[in-house]
Amino acid sequence: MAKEASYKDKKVITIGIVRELTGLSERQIRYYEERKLIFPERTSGGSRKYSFADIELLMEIAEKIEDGVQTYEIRQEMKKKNADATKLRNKMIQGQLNAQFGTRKR
Amino acid sequence: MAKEASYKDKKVITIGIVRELTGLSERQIRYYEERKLIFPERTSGGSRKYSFADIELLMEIAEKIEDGVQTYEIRQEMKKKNADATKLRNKMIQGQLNAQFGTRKR
DNA sequence: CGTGTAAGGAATTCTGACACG
DNA sequence: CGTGTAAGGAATTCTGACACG
Repeated sequence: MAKEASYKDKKVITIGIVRELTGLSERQIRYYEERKLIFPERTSGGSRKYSFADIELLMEIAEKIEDGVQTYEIRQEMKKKNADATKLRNKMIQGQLNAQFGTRKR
Repeated sequence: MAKEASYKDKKVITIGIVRELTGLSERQIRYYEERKLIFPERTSGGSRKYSFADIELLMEIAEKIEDGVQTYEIRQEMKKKNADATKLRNKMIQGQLNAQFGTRKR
């Protein structure tokens, strides 16, 4: 859906560097993955690879957890955000189509 | 001199990933460093860390070497390019100063 | 629930050197 | 000159589990 997958979204950062960049422990980083909040890729050898976007997301997650939000709730928020974004995207595509071909009732 | 050191210039990629991304061998990547063509940072443990900019530079280097250019020559080219960029930058700053305070002879 | 930790193993990376040419 | 490789060691990462609360 996205196009070039620029620097920000390329999964190229190992967990040790992520630890340094976020200040989180590896345990925390892995746990958030277990709770489906973050989705690193893997090298052929099995090591996790993260993107800069992942790092930013991790910091947001950590902040919420400090505020007492549970991982389950954070997951719900993320689901909702994705659903809304999809809806908006579809609405815009529909708008484009209507503009080009005219609005049609049924 | 640069400002935010955005994603592209942040040294966060380990050599294994660089190998995958560039298709070069680790031997080659380390050798180009030995020849002062590339300057990775290091983790506390001593592992090399590269940026996306480094990766692009590595691919340019590899191309030149395939064309028969020697590392020494590549190094000279890079030096020249840096010198030219610095000159241009200084010229522009000088222009700014002149525009604000007027041109002064001595 | 979220995180620390010790455990054992596997994958990763490092350096210095020999080889070829 | 540029690169491959075997060598030995050190740093990194992985998983599953026990602990606390």
